[in-house]
Amino acid sequence: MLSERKKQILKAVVNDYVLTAEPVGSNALVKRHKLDVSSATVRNEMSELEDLGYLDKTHTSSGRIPSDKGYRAYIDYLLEVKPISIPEQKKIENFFDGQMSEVLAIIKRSVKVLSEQTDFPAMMISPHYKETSLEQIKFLMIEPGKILIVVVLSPGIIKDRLIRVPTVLSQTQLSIINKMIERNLTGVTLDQITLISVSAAMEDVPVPESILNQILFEAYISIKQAENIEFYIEGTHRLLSQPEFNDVETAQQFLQTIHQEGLIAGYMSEWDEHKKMLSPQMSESGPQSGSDSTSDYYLESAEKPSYMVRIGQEIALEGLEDCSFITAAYKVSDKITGRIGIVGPKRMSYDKIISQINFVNHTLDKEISDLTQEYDPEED
Amino acid sequence: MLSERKKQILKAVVNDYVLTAEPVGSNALVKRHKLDVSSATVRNEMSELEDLGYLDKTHTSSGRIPSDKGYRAYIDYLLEVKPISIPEQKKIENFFDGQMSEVLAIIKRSVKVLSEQTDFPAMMISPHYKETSLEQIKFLMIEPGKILIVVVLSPGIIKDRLIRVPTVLSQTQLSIINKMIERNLTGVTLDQITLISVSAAMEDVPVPESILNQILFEAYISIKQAENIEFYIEGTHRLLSQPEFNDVETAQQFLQTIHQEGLIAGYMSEWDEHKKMLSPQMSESGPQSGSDSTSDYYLESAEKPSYMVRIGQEIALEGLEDCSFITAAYKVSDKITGRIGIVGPKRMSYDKIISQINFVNHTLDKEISDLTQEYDPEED
DNA sequence: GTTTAGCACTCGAGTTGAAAGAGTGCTAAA
DNA sequence: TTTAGCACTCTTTCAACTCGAGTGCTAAAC
Repeated sequence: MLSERKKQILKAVVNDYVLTAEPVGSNALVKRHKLDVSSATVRNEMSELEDLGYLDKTHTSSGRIPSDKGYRAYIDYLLEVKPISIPEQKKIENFFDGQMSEVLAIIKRSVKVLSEQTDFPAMMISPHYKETSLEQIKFLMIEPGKILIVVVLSPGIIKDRLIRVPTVLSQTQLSIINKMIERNLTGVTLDQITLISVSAAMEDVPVPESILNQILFEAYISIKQAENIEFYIEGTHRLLSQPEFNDVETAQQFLQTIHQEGLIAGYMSEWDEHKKMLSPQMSESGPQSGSDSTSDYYLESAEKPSYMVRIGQEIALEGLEDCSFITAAYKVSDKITGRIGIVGPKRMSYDKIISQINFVNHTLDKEISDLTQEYDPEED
Repeated sequence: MLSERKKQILKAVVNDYVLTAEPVGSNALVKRHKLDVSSATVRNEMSELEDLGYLDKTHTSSGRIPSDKGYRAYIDYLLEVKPISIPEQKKIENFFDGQMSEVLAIIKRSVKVLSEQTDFPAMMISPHYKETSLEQIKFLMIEPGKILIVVVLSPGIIKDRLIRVPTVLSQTQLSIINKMIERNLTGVTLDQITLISVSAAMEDVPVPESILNQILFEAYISIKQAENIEFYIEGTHRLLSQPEFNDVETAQQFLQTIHQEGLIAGYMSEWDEHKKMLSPQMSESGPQSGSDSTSDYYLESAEKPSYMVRIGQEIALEGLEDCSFITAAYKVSDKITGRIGIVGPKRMSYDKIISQINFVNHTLDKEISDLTQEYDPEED
């Protein structure tokens, strides 16, 4: 374990470096942080911190910058995440006008808010619906030949899709097919639904087989489409204001990687699969001393913050070695979750950003649960 | 009118500058284009072209670059737009897998294709549905308290929206409201529908007024939502590979402007309002000599290309003075159109990009009409 | 009258070298 | 164990300089 002083110095280095983007030297450190030791002592300590792998140098006679290990220690043990101010909370809440009726729309809105609040690119992956069960599937004949297939999942998620069929199909025939499919599939989880299970138990349907098959296929596609994971990123241009992207080459390379179809989506969606394998990432860091309780902070509700930080090399994606992800899991229902978060250079104000993510995520959860819950006349 | 030689030189300057991004000098011009005059002559001609406003200099002893007027002349009179190659056509067509059932999804796909094909940011504005009439509105009770409102517009466009109502509302009551609204509004154009017209003629509905009002309001919102114009841009990061954005400051400023909510959307959506005021923009440019008819080019179908180019100062948006827009109008139905196109620095390969846009737009039109048309059993 | 060769001039881009400054590591004394 | 002192290293900055591409003008050639 690091000595108290080493911790203090590491923390100071990270804080300064995050602020200035310049390697920080022993003199500056003593001055800015009123350490009551000399710069020479700090120098010695820093040298040891470097040997231990917490700090790096850009060249022999430069100041130090945190290494990945340094950042990790900072985040796990030294970070104090404070709630954001009430005006800021209000500001975020105001972004959600309650008009949105789709889960995905609300999540995307959160991404926008997050990006604006942090001035970093923000992103999300849509919820995993695989283990969700199908509640209803409705065939709505819009006009002869056009059918809207509405898929309703158990937590009240609705997806729909328009298909075309031969006009010979009548409303009555459609209803029969609809009822049969529904009887067959209601309550089954999405990942267990196959084309075969959709088609099963279709007996004595007074519809030509080719048309029936087509409808069954479309129904199957509609269901499968509901479990698609979507990735969405917004505000990538904000990165350009970060000094680490002053070089256009770097910026371009980064943006290209980030925009690579499915790359990050796939990577992020893995995280929650082997959730247990990951270290808790939460700082015990007893700062709660600063509990002047200026706010009815959302943590009161016994929620544990659930953010996750991935730093530099911890990100196993080529081209993102110098970046960090900070994400949090939002909840659509107990079983259904997705992730929302930001990307940026490793050098970022972890505390501020984490507190923003925490609150946005909290608000998002609330909005979604408002939406998916039964209507409560006591509201409004 | 410019002399033949001046035209030739202007064209050569634009072509070279587009290629190299360097001011082009008289020597280089003679060499690259095998003009059978000396560089001195070219110099004199260029000097005159500068006096006439077609060319500019970056400093006293530099080569020339095209001015806005130069680009305009180039596009209006000198440009030869050739169809893209058949492999490229195939490539574009393959992007549309026929699986998409939503107009907006198809348009967005086109934007993606366009951006990839041109390596520029591509964008769209969604169709104007204001003058479209409401064909149907359906209330689908998903479960007690949750209703899916489905709005069907005349060319087969479908939008929907989930709302919540008090659970006391029964299926039957809902059907009555639904029928009344439908009787009232079917065939009315969207811009003529007001909250009042939605509420009108509601008599003897066996539903508490507060609930009725709520439903009417939600129905109104759903209809209005259908006419929202959406703007979408993709691939902005591609700009960074353009030398004019080598400077991060410039790039950042541009991207910020571009991402400003509604700015471009508003600007673009104006274009088609005063359509007649705009010059035809089409080169008469008799190049069709190269009609080795290697392709069953889409122009055969008597369509006139409908692209529009806005160059530099012609764009009345602060911060985009050094850019060009190239857009084309796509068609959802005879009356309903939107725009799709790209943005980039003024210096771009107009011919290549225009031909890409033409073809993508053509394909888009086809896809949409396939979708909105009645089902034809002869297909597939 | 038009075209061209020749030449002086201009300006930007790139190179070099010196000086300044920030920071380190080490040594020896406190 | 801490600190002052100092030599050393490396980056950054800036001015001076060179190089080269390109122009504009003049006078001769066609």
